[in-house]
Amino acid sequence: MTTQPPSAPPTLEDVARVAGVSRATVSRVVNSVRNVDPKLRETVERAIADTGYVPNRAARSLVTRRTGGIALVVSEPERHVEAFTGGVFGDPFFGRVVEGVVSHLRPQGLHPLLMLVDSDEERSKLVPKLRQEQVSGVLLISLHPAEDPLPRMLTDAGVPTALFARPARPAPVCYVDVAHQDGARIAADRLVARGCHRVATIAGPPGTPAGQDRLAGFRDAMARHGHAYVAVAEGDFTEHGGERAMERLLAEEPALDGLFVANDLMASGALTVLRDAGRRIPDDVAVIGFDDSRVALSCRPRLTTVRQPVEEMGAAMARMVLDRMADPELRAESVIFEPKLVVRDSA
Amino acid sequence: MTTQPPSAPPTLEDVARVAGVSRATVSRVVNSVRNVDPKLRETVERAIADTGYVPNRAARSLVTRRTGGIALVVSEPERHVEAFTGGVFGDPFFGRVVEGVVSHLRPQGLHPLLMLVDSDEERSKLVPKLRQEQVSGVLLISLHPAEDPLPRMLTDAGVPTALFARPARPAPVCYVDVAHQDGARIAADRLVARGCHRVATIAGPPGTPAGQDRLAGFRDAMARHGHAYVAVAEGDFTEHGGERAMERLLAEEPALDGLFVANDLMASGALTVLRDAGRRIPDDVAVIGFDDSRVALSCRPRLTTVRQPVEEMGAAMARMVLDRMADPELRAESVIFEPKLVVRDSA
DNA sequence: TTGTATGCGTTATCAT
DNA sequence: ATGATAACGCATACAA
Repeated sequence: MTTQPPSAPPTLEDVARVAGVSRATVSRVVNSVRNVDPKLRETVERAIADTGYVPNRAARSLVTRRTGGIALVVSEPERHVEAFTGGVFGDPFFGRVVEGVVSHLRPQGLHPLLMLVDSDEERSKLVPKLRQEQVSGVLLISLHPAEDPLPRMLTDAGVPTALFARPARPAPVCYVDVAHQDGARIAADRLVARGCHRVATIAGPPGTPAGQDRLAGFRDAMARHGHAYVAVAEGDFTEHGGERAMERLLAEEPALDGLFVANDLMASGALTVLRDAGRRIPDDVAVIGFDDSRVALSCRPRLTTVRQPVEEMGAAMARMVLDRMADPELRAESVIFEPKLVVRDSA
Repeated sequence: MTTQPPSAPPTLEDVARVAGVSRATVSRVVNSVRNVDPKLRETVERAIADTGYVPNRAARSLVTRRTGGIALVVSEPERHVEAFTGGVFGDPFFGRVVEGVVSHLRPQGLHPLLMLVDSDEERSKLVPKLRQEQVSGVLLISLHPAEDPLPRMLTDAGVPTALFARPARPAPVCYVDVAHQDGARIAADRLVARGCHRVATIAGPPGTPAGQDRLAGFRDAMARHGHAYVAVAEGDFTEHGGERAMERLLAEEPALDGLFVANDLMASGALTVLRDAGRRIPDDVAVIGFDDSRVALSCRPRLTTVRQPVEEMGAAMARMVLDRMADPELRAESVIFEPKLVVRDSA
């Protein structure tokens, strides 16, 4: 085989000529339509291989009026000016979601389009933009603090959509999430089993479902273990926030011996403060985080934490959307994953 | 405005009817071709706004035979079976590159397609696949240990391409990189300025340009400062590798008081080992990392490190490719970024 | 079972 | 300066 100069790519027509059949037949083979003579099919398949034919998506979606593209869109409230000060993409969480999404999409020969929308104006233009970009399914990661209008707009437009995490307000849209309360309970059980008596928690922002549920779950579980009260300090899911919260907790409950933190990043900050306060971990204070993100491994001691199966969740989102692209009549579905405890050195 | 039922999107034809002109005129307005009466132009523009018209990319690229899509492709040697054990996407580095790429692409109304290729078979199919997916420019992140065939294949196919990091072998292809040697020198200067006398380094894998250059740069700089010899231990850029290397170094040079580590992850591991060995940081041993990744912040003490402007590098890749999509005759270009020292607590 | 013909929404080449 | 009209590559209704 000689090296092809970068000439025009082979078309259906070319394949037809080589195979000595009509375009329609080749098309049938390509799309594996039933009625086609096995002999001819083989001839055509060889011709396809010989020519290196690959269907032209543009032409295809132009005629079918179906696009088949998938977008991974990240919706942010408002990007603060310049500076790459750790945007969404910098968050390791994002990478794990991508990992899962890609793992499910790639075997189908699909590749997601990466879109970021960080203003209300862009949000309002998203649906037309999706049409333009040939995408007909959306995996949405919303970092919108309050109620993101996107899920509503997308479902109204009939675009199969799956959300990462339960939407702030109930809506008829697919989503994946982790059983936050169960995760918190697992942490509570562990602390109690270790013999902790004075237990506290650093909670996430009360405005977020994750923040609320993890706190509620922890309180419930502790109550069931007989602990009517647990000290609570709120953090903002950042490391620094965790440090500040830990300081407050230490002031309120100096004798605490068990701590549940609503995410690993804050737990990492808490660890530092505890150590600086002379507490040995886990001997003086047992600490459990949430997420099982990378920091859990670089903390010292390494963090015992409640693992969120983020990759599996990403893959599930992809599946949901694909299912609904195939059958738009499917109802909105939610898949809640069970978290599990990853025991390391901090508890 | 009443809610549109999800009917067929408006076409050029629709706009033309509303504006009372021909398709051709609308097309001219949309593509801002000169010859068009200002009055008509305005009429058409209003019609476009009224109808909410958005050009159909498929139809457009079908006729122009230009696609204009951009892909961010990650090339891996071979994905090890199942398990989401921190693939490329989980690496925080990836997120930062994406951040930079998106920051440059989005203002142009472009969104990258995310593609992963992790086998030679897939690599060989990539170029046709790109055609199919309508992409005409590639941002390539190669994790191929040896020589990745992709840059060659892409340039042969005439696809504008930019690499993240210098290719293992010289090739006529665009790339961005950081001045590794300069970065290593900056670290050396800092250690010497602090008065370190017994200096060692944990190097990256000798097979990688980054590993080689950072080591060479560090040795050179130390030599210029009069230190003929520095103890070296090789790591594999992982935290665990950093721990092992640190142990070896401690055995060889127990009195060391200064350490340069070729990346933050290994530095984090080294920190742990040093602390366990009773060394105070930075008083007993000053430690400097490389990258300024997230771990640099969650380490204790927080890591002084050589910052790679990854986001800017990603943006530069995007610019290079866009430039070459506009003018394919442009020569291959390289942009080397200057790293800078970020001083925190470890040195 | 196979081939022929039509049209998807655009741009581009012609006339006008 | 503007309007017909012919492709672009493909799927599909229809004819054979």
